[in-house]
Amino acid sequence: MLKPEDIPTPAVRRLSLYLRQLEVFHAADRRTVSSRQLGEALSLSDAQVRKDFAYFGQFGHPGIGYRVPELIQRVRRILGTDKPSNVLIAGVGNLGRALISFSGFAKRGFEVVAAFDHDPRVIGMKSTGAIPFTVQPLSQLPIAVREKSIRLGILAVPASAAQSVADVMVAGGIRGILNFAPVTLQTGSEIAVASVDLGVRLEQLSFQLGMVGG
Amino acid sequence: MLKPEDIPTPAVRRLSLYLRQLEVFHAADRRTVSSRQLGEALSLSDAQVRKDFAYFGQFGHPGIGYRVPELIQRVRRILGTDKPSNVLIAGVGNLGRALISFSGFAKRGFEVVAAFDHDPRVIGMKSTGAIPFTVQPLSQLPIAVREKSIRLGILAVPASAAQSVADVMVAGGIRGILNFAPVTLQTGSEIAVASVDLGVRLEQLSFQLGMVGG
DNA sequence: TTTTGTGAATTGCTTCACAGCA
DNA sequence: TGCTGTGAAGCAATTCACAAAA
Repeated sequence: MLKPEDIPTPAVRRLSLYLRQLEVFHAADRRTVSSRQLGEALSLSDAQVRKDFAYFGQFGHPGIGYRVPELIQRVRRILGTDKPSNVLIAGVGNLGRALISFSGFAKRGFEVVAAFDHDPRVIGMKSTGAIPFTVQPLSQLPIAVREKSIRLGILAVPASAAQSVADVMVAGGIRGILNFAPVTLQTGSEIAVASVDLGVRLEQLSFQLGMVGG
Repeated sequence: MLKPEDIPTPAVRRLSLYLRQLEVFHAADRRTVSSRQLGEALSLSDAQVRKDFAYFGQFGHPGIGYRVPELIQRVRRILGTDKPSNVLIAGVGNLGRALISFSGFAKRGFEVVAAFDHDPRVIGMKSTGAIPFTVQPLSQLPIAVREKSIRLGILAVPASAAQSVADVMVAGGIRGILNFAPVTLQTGSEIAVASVDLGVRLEQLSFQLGMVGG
């Protein structure tokens, strides 16, 4: 068991995948699962699975494997998703709207509870989810962060606005940003940033196609 | 200069980021750029930048740096995006619709030219982009792949349908899949797969927040 | 027997540091 | 002098292989 900062980044990435797969096993009423079975479902080696869990403590039972419900709880705890948390969205264009109604966030314990834009045509629009809210101007962002204890923000604005809106988020108290704009955000090291550049992902595939010939 | 399969995966990932940043410099009329300047914009070391390019050949000019327009062309060539290519989308829910009208794909040379779903309520819907098309039933997918020479598919269906729709894509001749469903697809090794699990990305941020304390 | 947890070996990636070119 | 390209060194992650537990 290591200190969090000594855990390899790839191991943390895989932890989320383990959780996802464990939930599938749990839904199928599997009580225990071995590192080999879990690895197979995710195309990973059994040694990889065992080592990844070992970074966080002792989770398994020799001769038995891992108890599914127990492991789910402990992984959620590690990821900080054992309790639901609130997130906001900045940028209510096509992508932002899709993300507001995206059910995959709630399934993993993240509730979208506020949205912001500076376009008057979308300000005032109402959400249709479990927790209703109205699209507000960006100036209201810090208030929502405080009142709703929001720590994570989703950035879905055009590239040209991304850095300045990210600055507003950080100034408002946001601690982590999921960035969909195709820019490298410059933030202090105390802010966690994860970027999803969809164009870049397609380029990766394009390159791989070229490798095998075609 | 190495064989494509010997190039480290992280280097290929970064190649797309270099291209993105080079386009920014180009738009600002920069003629040349050094490895240090390029690295700084992307929070990478200068050595990393030079080594990454060196995997693909000799691109730079000692004492000068890299010529921006030349490098852009050569990187596009490597990624296979020097000519535009056609892509299809399977799954026309909230996310699928947002992706159909997402301008970031076209900017990187990918045209969405067909969309498929099995819900009769969306079949027949018309797109509003540069290349107009109508949402078709999944059974028509192989025909479109052939007629429009489509090699890449975007999978935006619910988790429960993901594997079977992926199978349809592969049987229809698709060579690479950008997967938005939260499942690990099982495909032959000749199919390139890239997965974007938005819930997982938020979990990463959540974990990082826990690390620094809060 | 089955399966974990883990040091040791290995593989892979990044950084260093410098020769060579402009 | 400024900057690239690249072996060598250093660091990080994965796989191996086996003792210990059920």
